[in-house]
Amino acid sequence: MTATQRGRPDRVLARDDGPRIDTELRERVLARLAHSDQRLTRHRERLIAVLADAVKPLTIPEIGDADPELAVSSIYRNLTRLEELGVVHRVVTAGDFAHYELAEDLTEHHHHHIVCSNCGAVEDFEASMKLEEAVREACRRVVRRTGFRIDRHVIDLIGLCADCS
Amino acid sequence: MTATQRGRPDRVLARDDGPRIDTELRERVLARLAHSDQRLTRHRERLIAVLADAVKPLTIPEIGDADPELAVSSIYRNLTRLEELGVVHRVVTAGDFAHYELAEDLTEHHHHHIVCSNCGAVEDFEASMKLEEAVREACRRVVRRTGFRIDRHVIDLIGLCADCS
DNA sequence: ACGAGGATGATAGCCATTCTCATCTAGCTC
DNA sequence: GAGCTAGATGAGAATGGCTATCATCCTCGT
Repeated sequence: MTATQRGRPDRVLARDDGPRIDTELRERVLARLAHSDQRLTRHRERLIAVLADAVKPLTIPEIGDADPELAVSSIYRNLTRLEELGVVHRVVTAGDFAHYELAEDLTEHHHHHIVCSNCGAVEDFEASMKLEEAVREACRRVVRRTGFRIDRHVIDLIGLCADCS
Repeated sequence: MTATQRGRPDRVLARDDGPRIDTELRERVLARLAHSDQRLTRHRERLIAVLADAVKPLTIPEIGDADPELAVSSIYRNLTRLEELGVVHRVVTAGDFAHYELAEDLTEHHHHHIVCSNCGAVEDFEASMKLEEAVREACRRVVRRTGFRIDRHVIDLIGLCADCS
């Protein structure tokens, strides 16, 4: 058995193939990974590319469908690690799967979610100035009254999506 | 073997013992159960009593600790059924367990949550008029733009609780 | 090129939640 | 009250999303 026959003989893609993310996003991600001596591997870049292309938070199966080269166990591991580093964010719903999206401070697109209480599907929406200001006020009040340190806020509008209603 | 020796010889409580909920709450719960031909059993009443006494949403282990007479499988089954009927509400967090609370329209106490992103602990807080009004506006906008039917909203302030920070 | 430590991925394991089913109970009719 | 029926209970098994394991691979600095 020769070296070229060993392992993955079915690989078709060239070594440096696969989706790429845009330069600015790449810079920011690299900066955060560097904090913990983590690498921006080809798989991680493709994972982030899938999330960057999506218009809504994705489940693990959806990510796997979008790029079948990515192994499920690695998707889980990388999402967990990237969340610790603040690169992605886990969106918790009542559905079977968790949803993931790029962190807001990477995309500079502050938004909130519309969630289907039946199937767990998630869409994005942007809040008004008035709403955001009112939330900041609430945070200040809560910080004063309780021992909590508030990092961020979630506003979910919950109902039934077009398919479920 | 006499009839009194049969089964559960270790039962100490009298047949109609156990926590009771107040009359008004009981009326409202009965009304919703009646919609689906469901009974307000002794166990269900005690389960609701535990939630009514709590000042924050509880996990299943917390409910079991509060009233050890309640079997875990029955707690799960009853919470699921009571949620379908709109009597209780499941609060989803990043923690290991789901949290449950009485539905807001039973307690007439509209509120939101402060969630610890580390341990999943939940506390309540009340939003300002301005915040609630801004959310209603957002709902109207979303309903116009998407196919969603919005039933309710969630505002979570997320950070670290006193213990975790 | 080479060594070392991080990354990968198939698989096994974990555990909150749900399902199963034998038993019990509440409410009905007689 | 006795008997009946459909709903409720609860111990344990099963499910399934997620995590841990570990042998192998890859990347980067030397």
